[in-house]
Amino acid sequence: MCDKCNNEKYYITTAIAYASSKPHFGNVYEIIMTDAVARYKRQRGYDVYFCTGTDEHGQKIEAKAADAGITPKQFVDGVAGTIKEVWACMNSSHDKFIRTTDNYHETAIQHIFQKLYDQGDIYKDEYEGWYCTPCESFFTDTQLADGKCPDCGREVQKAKEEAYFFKMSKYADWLLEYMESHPGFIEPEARQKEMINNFLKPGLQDLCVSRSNFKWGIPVPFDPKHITYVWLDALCNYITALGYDPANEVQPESFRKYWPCDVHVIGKDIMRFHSIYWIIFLHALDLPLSKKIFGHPWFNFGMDKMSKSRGNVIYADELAKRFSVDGVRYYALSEMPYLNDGSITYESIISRYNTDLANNLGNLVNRTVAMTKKYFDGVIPVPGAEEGTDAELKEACRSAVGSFCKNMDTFHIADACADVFTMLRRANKYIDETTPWTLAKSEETMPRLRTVMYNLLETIRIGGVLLTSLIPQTADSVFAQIGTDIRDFDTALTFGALESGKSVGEPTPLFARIDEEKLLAEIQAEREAAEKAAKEAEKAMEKPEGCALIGIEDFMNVELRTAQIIACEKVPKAKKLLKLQIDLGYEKRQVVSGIAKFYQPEDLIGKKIIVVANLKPAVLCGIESNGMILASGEETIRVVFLSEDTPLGERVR
RNA sequence: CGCGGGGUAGAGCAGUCUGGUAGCUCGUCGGGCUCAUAACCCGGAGGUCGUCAGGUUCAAAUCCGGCCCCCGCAACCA
Repeated sequence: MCDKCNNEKYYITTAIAYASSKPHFGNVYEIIMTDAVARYKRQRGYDVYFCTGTDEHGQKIEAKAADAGITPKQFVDGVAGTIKEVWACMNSSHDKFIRTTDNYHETAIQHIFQKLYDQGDIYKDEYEGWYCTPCESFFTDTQLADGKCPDCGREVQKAKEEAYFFKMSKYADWLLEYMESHPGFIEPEARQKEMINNFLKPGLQDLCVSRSNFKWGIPVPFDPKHITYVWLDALCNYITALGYDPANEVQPESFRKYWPCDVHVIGKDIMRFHSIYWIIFLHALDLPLSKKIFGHPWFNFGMDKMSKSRGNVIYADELAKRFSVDGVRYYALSEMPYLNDGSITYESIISRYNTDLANNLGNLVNRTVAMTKKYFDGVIPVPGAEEGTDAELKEACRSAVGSFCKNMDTFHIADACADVFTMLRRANKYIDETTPWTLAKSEETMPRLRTVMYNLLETIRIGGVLLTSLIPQTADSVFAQIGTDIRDFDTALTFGALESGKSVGEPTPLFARIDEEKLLAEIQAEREAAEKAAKEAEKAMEKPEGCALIGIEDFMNVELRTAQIIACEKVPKAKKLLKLQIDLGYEKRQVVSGIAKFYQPEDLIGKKIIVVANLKPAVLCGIESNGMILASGEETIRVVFLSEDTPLGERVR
């Protein structure tokens, strides 16, 4: 039942965070969850190695650094520092923080690239590849459909830029076979099905593993105008962090000890890269495969995705100022569902905090310690015979510990949290059942009081053991208050490890209750102030990054013409696409446009618009499109409409 | 018919594999207690378990089938 061991190793990792900006609460969930599992495994006796870090290369970082007028290295030094601070603020107990700009990592990546190249898994695409520009994909001769892109059916060109590719196709069958014969390799299970059905069964394309259009990356050793593209660079952190380098004659102790990885904790969005590319890289390097990949869901803010452009970003360290570090940790751990995305609201944070932490846990500890002080002068009493509901309380502890272990072992962290609090709730009930204040009134019932108080303190102690991995600082305070340092996990498995005769500490509230109305009003006020500031900032908004200047002749190469929508319908299988019939006056055409989310087909009929009339035809979801409708916006798209009296077919310039 | 998950009290979820009194947390209403952080404990109200008065069965939230809706992944913004 319980996954107990004797000093077995346990290697656990988070994905490395992209060092382009400060991570928001959604990103921080991963480090909290992984930390909880790592701490739990340590408690169970595992020799844990917990690795996290930052992914610091790439075009985006290069561009951001340029904007800021500093070198990319200076830029990532700053962001990596911020990320380390946030991790520290969340009380992460990682053993290793790797940065992809670390020397040993860069060296090892070059050796890995070389090795894979030497053994023929990486090849340079010079003449055989067909590139579909819109799909940004390369295809071999055999992959083409009638000489055209198998995805979109358009013309393909021979690759203009040379690049290095990894032969994923060579390993696709092997991986499919592996996944199908290893249920539980990816958890939750549904994600494994997604990978098999969406990627492996349709067949893998070779992966481009180099770039030459920007500079900020690890140079390809034998061809320095190319740099290693993100996935080969970033994913390999899991082995380079342990000192792996193919150039080593013997891999270092740490690698031999901890590899293969026991679990990669990652966001569901990068599951594909880990479960497919990473596993194939390992196989190609002839290394043992990681044992498990866990893809956690994301936190949304209310119903919306958290994003800067929506202005609803929440940062973990800011939450911690309001709710304490353990308040934030507990909220993240207890509120995130196993499979589907979770939802953050201030109401639910306050509710979790008050109900579970302040009332159920904090008040239980407080009243129990206070009574021990009052009735026994703070000395933990010696228990007597079992009576009344004692057995029920003990059973509640026993079953909570069992269930907790099962849930932690399977990454059902929220359920594990619930197990602890179910147990604590039983203890609160036990107080009502036994009414210690009544027992204290008569000398005759004092022996019974001793048993009751002992049982309560012991239940709290067991709770403290379980909470150690979830909210470590709070667990420390609990132990200090009940006056014991007996906190080995094994002592939670049986009831009665608490030593009588020792003195409890001072009863100090663990969590001060939060006045919900007051805090919500405060947050509301702050948000309004922030919005006001944002509006003012918007006025002074910097000019967006534009394209290079062009001459009038370049512009005139784009043939814009007025047209009228004469028919419009949804494209059945597509969420975003509308199929439009448009009249240019001199001819009628069919155009497909990705505006289905913003316009009803019937509302568009009769409207006059501008189309790019000389765009090459394309096929979208199997439907031909001959042109493009002008529209503005990214998240919300607005079509550019013309006044009703505009003649059809006129050139626009 | 692309693949997968789901629709159970006002909210969030368990129960479905292995048919047989519909359960938990929060909220709400009422009561109790006084050790404690207006906390804790007990009780009530509130659900035809998406739908087809579908099928199987003595019995369906649970098994089978049709349909509707939501979510994830893929495809897709020309």
